[in-house]
Amino acid sequence: MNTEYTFEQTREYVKKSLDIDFFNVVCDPVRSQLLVFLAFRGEMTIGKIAENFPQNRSVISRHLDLMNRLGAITRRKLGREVYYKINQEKIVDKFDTASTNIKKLFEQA
Amino acid sequence: MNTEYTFEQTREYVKKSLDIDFFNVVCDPVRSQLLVFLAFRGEMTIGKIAENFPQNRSVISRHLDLMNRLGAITRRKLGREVYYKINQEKIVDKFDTASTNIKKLFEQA
DNA sequence: ACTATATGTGCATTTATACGCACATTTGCA
DNA sequence: TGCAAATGTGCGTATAAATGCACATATAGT
Repeated sequence: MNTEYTFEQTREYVKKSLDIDFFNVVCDPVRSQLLVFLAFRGEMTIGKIAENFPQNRSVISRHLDLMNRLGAITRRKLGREVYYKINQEKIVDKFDTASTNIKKLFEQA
Repeated sequence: MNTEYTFEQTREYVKKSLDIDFFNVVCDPVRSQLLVFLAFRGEMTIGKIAENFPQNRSVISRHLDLMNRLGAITRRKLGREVYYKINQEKIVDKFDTASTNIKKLFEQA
């Protein structure tokens, strides 16, 4: 067990290796449900998605926008409708990377 | 792509397969840093840990208590001091399980 | 018993986020 | 152009969480 690791190094490790920003967004109660909902139901417009959630459509719109910015889902505009679809590759990759890095961390510590 | 999955099933899946409660706790900015810090530095008392963070000791104490309740770290009392240590097995298991279940979800969808 | 040290906790405050309404904007279509 | 439908956004409110202080509790050592 090494004791030379500083708080700064810790912060750096968290940011780069675990991508807490991504998980922090995805692990929100509503957003995680949106994620799984989209995985189950496939590509869907904001309006249709919102019909399946208790929150106001504008709230769902903002959640989806945030998830899109983080790369958890993708956006496609068709006329006046916006379709959202889950980004499988990205999500799987994030989990795998985080899992790998967590194990690495334990090995080196 | 199947469309018979309901909102309720979605909620159930998130709760049971991804253990959002666990990740929600771990993915907090301060708590994730506490986690990695403990991984780097090993078992440590609350006081010593708090010296390495900008937050008040009482705040750190509460964060650690929450993480302990979720199983991310373990607690050991020695005299008047309380030692916290990271729970490697649990964390690795959570990430692996979530990763596996996310992949399963994508396969069946 | 007395004192010092480590940790726990009540409580008020601050801060961040979620939320929904009303309205703006964009696009489709008659 | 005029109107309806889908989505975006400003803004005030509500909710939840983090934070730090002051003090309570627990334990060690004298």
